[in-house]
Amino acid sequence: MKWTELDENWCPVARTLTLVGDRWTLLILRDCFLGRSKFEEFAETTGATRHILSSRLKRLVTAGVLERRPYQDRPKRHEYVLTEKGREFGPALIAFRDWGKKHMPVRRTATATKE
Amino acid sequence: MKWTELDENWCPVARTLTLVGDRWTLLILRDCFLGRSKFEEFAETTGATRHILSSRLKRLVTAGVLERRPYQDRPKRHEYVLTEKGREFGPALIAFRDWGKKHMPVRRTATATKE
DNA sequence: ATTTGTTCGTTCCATTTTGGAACTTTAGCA
DNA sequence: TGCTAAAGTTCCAAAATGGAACGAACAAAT
Repeated sequence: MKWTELDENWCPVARTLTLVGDRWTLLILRDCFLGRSKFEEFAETTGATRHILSSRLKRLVTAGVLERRPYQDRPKRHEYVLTEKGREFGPALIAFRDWGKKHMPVRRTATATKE
Repeated sequence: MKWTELDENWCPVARTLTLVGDRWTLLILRDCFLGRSKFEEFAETTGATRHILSSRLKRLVTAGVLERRPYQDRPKRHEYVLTEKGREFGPALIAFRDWGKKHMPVRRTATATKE
C-alpha cells in the first residue's frame, strides 16, 4: 500500500501519519517547538541531510503546519515557523517526550562516557 | 546520520523515534489499542506488507512494548499484546488522533464518493 | 489420503527513499 | 579578489520498501 492512499483512511491517526509519520519530520517539529527556525539549524540539530530537510520542510509548509517567511532581505533568507495548526501538534510531542524520558534511557557509548 | 545513533541522543523525543518513528510501527500500535492482536489482523488493517509487519513486530517485542504470547497450541499461534510500557504510549496516539480529527479531513476520491 | 483453508511468517526482486558529500547562488566583509 | 554564510540542489551508491509468491504446521472437508 502506498502512503498517499492513507489520506483517505477512516482513521485520523493514519491520516496524521501521512504528514508527520516519519522520523525526520517529527524531529523538525521538535526543533520548531524548541524555537529553532532556520534551515541550517535544523540540519545541525536533527542530523537530517539537507536533501531530506528540503523535502520535509516543503511538505510541512504545503500542509500549513509551518510557514516559510523571509526574515531578512539582501541576502534573502527565510525561516520556518509554526502556524496555529502546527502549534496544536504540541501535545503529541509532549507525549513522545514524556514516554521517552520514562522508557528510553540514554544508551551511553564508549565515547559518550565521561567521568 | 544513521538511526541507530539517535538512541544516545540527549533528546527523549529523538530516542522515542528510534523505536516508533515510522508509519507502520505507529499504525500497528494503533491497532493494538483498538484491541487487535494477530498478525493477519495487522496485515489487513494497516496495509503493511507481511515483510514489514514481521520486522516491526520483532522490534516492538524486543523493546518490551509488545509481548508475543501463545494463545493456542496445535497449531501454535501467537498474538501480540501491549505491555504496561506499551499501554503508556496511549497518550501519544490520542494526541495524534485528536490532531488528525481536527486538521486532517478525509480526502474523498471518486470511488469513495457516494451520493 | 488428498485437497483446501488458516495463520504466521520468509524469500525474492524491482522500485523508492536515504545518506553523504559536493556544488550553486546571493551577498556581506576583509 | 577571496572568504564566509545561508539555503538549497544535484549526484550516486546503499538501504528500505511494495508486491507477490513460497513455506511450514496443522485442521477440516471430500
